Amino acid sequence: MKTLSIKDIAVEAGVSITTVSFIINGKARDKSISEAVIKKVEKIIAESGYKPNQIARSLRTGNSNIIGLIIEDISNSFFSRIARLIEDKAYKKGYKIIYSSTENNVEKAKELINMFKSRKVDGYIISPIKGLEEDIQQLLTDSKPVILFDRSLPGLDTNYVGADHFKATYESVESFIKQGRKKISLVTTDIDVQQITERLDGYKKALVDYGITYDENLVLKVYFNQEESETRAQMEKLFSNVETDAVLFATNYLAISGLKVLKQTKIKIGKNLSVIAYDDHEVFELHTPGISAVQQPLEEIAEAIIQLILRQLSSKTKLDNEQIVFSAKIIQR
Amino acid sequence: MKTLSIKDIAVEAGVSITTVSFIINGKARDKSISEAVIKKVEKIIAESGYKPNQIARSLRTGNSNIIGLIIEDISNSFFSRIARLIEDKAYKKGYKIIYSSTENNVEKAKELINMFKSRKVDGYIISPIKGLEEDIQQLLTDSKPVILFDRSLPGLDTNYVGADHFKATYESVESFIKQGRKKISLVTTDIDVQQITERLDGYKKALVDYGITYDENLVLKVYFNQEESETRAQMEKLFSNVETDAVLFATNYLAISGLKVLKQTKIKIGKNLSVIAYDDHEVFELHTPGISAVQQPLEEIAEAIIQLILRQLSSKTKLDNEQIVFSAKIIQR
DNA sequence: CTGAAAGCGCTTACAG
DNA sequence: CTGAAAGCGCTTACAG
Repeated sequence: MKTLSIKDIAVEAGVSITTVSFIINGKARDKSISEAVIKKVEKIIAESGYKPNQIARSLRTGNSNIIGLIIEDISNSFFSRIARLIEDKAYKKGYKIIYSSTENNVEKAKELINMFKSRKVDGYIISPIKGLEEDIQQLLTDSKPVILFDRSLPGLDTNYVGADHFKATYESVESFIKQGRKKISLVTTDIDVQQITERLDGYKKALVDYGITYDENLVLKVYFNQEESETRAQMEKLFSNVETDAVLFATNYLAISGLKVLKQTKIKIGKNLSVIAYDDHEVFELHTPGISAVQQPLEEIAEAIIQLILRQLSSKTKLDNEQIVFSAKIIQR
Repeated sequence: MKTLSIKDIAVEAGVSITTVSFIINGKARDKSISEAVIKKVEKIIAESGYKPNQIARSLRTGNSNIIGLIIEDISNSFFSRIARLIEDKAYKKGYKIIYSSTENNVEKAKELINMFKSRKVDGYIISPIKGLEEDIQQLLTDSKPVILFDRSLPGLDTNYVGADHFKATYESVESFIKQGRKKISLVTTDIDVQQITERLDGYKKALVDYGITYDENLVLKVYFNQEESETRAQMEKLFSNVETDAVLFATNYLAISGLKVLKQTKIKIGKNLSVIAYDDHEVFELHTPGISAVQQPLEEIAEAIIQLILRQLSSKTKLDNEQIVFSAKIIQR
């Protein structure tokens, strides 16, 4: 069975394809098509199961009702949850989401943007990485709606939705200090993105404010692409060599690796060592003992992103950029 | 800056768009375009940053180099990991993946298939649900490559890649019995999909084979869409009312809810109660004590799926359908 | 060795 | 109240 085209419908209804097109697109009343014709054509469409070819429509109109979502890694629960929420919300407004992971690889990210461009997506939601500045600037120059989230990119004037990472790590360290901890370690990654440096800055600032000198030896920067075994070895070293009494993990996957390491040692979490993980995860609630975590308001973040992009998509004029920053909560367990 | 078209390149190079098209598509040698022209055109393309409009290409050729992936829920780690693996592998072969979640909602799933159809995706990878039989049959009739995974749909003759769920739960129960457990409970969902019923069947058969009578009261079927609090209440009842000494969870999210419930009780996992979870999850490794889990070979499943679909995409003739079933492993912790 | 032209399936300015 | 026709940016059979 060949798929139907608008022409088939027009022929069957005995009208022009123009008329059919107006009806499909809800412009029939505008164009004062007679009720009788509308009814007849709608009936034929419903009975035949005809669906307009979106490719042809996109080629003609230049847009697609698709929003491109570019994230770091779909298998990280922070991103998969955000993706799911955004997908749900966009879907209700008639937009589809296509998403893909950059894996912090600039080349892959550029290709993704190009792919989305050549597919004529209507807007972009991007969790960006360094090296993408030009490509994103180009999208802005082409006046495509762009929302950055989780982290922004210095030097780009865009919409942004995220959490206050600085404040969250500041308060995490503060809570360690109030528990009487002195040797507070930070395990983070080497990737040079804003939300990671903010987390480091919050950590440093809190130490200084509470009169603790910043000690480089207490900070472990893990390479993003290294094997987990290597990461574990580095953590083992960190935990054994110094009398660390608290550790803040800057990402949930680092915290998970860290907990695996700690499980092998005699270190008692909560007793010898306080732990906070950045970005909550089911592991932390179920862990014995429970692991405290920084919880970003995922639902609110997703909602803000989708509201922002929808507003831009439906606006004819260029809107002012907005920066929306939510506070993260520390869940004490 | 207007985006460039093939015409712009042709004008600039002083050749026809036909020639440019041949060069872009690597048919230049075939069509015996002179080396000089090839060089010149390639240079202009590289310098201008021209990218062919994929929409126009799709409209013309009828395909898109896109594979549609339809899964149950991207925020479930089983699916997000599979998605990530498939994405990686497809990407290396020049295919892009677009994916979306059905949430076990037939209407949404049908719409997704329609959306993918109207976007002219080249092939479909689907983790199906009941009620999709006709839509999938239609894809097959249109001779689109379709790979079902995780579960097949009775009555459809398609390619399928999955794990032997029956065997996995059979062996799980067997391992309980060998530990001396007698009152073995199953917590599963009410969704009527093949991989879930197979898990129930394996459970039943193992009991029978070992001379234990099947007791309905030991089986809890949780509604897919119910609140987690409700699920927890049901589990509490199950765990308290009977002298259950082992529990097999048919999905990882049920196991996670169950562990939360058990954490509140004085039941000692491993001592009073043996636990196995279906589909591994980071939670289980880190849990104290470790939770045994059925581990499907994700990497092999993803590889098989992608091999199958690529073979079909590149074949001119209709290939025989293949059913590939992997054994799952029980990880004892 | 290369090009003119048809056509993929739509939308829309224009005409009547 | 309705339709003929141009055009979105490609690919490819055909012709020379």
